[in-house]
Amino acid sequence: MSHDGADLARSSTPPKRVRNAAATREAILRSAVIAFTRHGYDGVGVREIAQSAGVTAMLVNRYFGSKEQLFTEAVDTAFAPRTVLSDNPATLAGDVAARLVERTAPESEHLDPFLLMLRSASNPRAAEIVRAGVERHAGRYLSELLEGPDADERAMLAHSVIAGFWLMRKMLGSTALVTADPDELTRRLEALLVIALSPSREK
Amino acid sequence: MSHDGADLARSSTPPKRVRNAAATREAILRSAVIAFTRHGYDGVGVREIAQSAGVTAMLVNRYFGSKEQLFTEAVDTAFAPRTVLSDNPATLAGDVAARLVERTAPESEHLDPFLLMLRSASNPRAAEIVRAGVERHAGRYLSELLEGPDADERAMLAHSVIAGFWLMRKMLGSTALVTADPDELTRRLEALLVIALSPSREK
DNA sequence: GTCTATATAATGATAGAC
DNA sequence: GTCTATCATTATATAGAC
Repeated sequence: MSHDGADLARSSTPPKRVRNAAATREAILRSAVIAFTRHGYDGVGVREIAQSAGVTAMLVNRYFGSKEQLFTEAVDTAFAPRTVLSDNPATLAGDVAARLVERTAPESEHLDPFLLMLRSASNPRAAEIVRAGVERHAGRYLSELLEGPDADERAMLAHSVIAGFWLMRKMLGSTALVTADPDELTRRLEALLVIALSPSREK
Repeated sequence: MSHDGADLARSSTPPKRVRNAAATREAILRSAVIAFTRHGYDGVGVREIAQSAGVTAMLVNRYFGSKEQLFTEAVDTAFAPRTVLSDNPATLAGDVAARLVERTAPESEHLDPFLLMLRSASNPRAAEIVRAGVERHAGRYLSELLEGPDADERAMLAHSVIAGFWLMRKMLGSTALVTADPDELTRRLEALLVIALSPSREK
């Protein structure tokens, strides 16, 4: 499929793909993030990921060594950008609540890192990789944003609330949360996040 | 361990197990609850479950039809008893918070239905089965205990908080939550649950 | 009532051709 | 740089012996 003759203009390759290691690696990684987010670590095979990237399964191991190492890079890629976190501490809880309700809506098909986390956490190996990723990115960023004592603890408690909500509303599809009024739900979530993020009153 | 030959004492079968359909079924179901809680729906095979029950994999399908139907019964069995919920609405939040911190402690190996839920939710089929189980048991019980409007929504929001905490502290092993002071953690969780369970102020 | 043996399909990973 | 072909393992589920 391809001739790289210089002057054979007419029959020049309709090249379905450039043979480029870096680009191929990139394509596999992008497919991996999507697939792992949709189906979790155990729920997807390397064949499937490779096919979405337009290559064969072999190249996955060629470029990443193993499924586990591919997952490690995918987690890092997925958690690097901010998704639900805003940068203004004053409006943080409200912003997060609003985006969360929006993204967990039944009609939304948003691919969120929290889904990657929830769907992969049942595998202990994957869970450890995800823990490291969370603490390195979102957790660390949020901790730095918070003032007062126990910033890490409060950040992870907020993550607990967010993750639990993703699980019950989007993954499980809890009837009460799916049919609830979004504005009402947003207010409740905001109240929860305010509590989770606040420094403790007593000591 | 029983020989049922009346007078053939010597050559009677050294029966390693009583051939009893009901008892075998029960044993399989008990093993299934444990295995599914430890490893999730996709994380365990029928062979493994059968072996723990002292039988072969064949009998699982014989008595339950399929792995999926076995899971359905296991979910029902696991969610039937109350685990973290107390029966006094006034002390509910505090009671749940205390038990939760205790059971998610690093040294605890408690097999909680929430673990079964979290570890199986990545499989869509299993997630639907779990959703039905939760709404039928714990969710319904909690809803009836609550007074005021939106009882279902508040109940599921509380479940979100509990599930998220199980995930971040026990499954992921978040450093901040593992090393946090348990009393401090309990106070924060109690505050979160109070908010989750309270009827909304405005409307 | 329970077993052994097997059918069928999928997995992660690798060897070697081009 | 990428492919086809294959290995070894494991999964659920079933057929038929005892």
